[in-house]
Amino acid sequence: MRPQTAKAVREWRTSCAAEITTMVLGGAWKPSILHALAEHDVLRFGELSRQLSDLTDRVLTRQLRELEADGLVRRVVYPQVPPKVEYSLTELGENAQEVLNAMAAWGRSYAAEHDPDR
Amino acid sequence: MRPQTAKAVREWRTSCAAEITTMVLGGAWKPSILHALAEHDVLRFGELSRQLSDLTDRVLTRQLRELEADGLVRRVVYPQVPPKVEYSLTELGENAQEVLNAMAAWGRSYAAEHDPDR
DNA sequence: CAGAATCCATCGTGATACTG
DNA sequence: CAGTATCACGATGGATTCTG
Repeated sequence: MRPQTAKAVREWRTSCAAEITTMVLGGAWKPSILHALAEHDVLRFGELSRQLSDLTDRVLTRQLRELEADGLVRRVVYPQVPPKVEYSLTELGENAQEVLNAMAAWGRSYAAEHDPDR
Repeated sequence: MRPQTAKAVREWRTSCAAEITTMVLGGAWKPSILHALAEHDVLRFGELSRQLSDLTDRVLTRQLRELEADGLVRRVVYPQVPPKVEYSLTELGENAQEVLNAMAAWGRSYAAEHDPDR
């Protein structure tokens, strides 16, 4: 049986490493989140939420937790009131930018072929 | 929701374009299928099914139809008995190899970081 | 040989309301 | 501020059975 989560894939003898990438980066909003973090270096939760105004806090939280679990995002909690949590890219997350750019480039050429009026 | 400024549009397109790629290439078995087709140029349905022995014919059929609808795979039916159907990559599908290789490379480095003993 | 039909389990995503 | 709790829903993925 084929594993479903990125974590499970790590323990699965896979012959296709590209599938690992789609599992880690394939979340609906993960490219956008990683892109925002790459531009601003460090963002608080509220700042991220404002930048990505199309997704609810609930969804943003989950995507961030997954990215953190996969080692792409660093989460720093300051124990104070009101709470303050800062998110930034790890080295692995920064390395992912290269792939994301390659994927974005192909996605654009694909869209141009299928949707020339954009 | 679409962004308002030109800069925001550029960023939106960048991150959004990566999501297009995950939509087209992100199917559970699509990287494997495209890889098999890239290696053998032309494959019949049964040959593909034997190479990708982990998925049922039903699933393989659907993935192939999606790839065909997305313009990555060419499907040629020979009207004869017994039936013969050949699959091969279109030019778009061949172009995708570059991205798939980039994704596979990152996926491997990701796996190495999380699972150094392999 | 190359599928189609049917049905089902799971997962990702999202809306809403609430909180230390 | 930075989340959590709950519920719901549609899209994939898969198992099984059947066919020109």
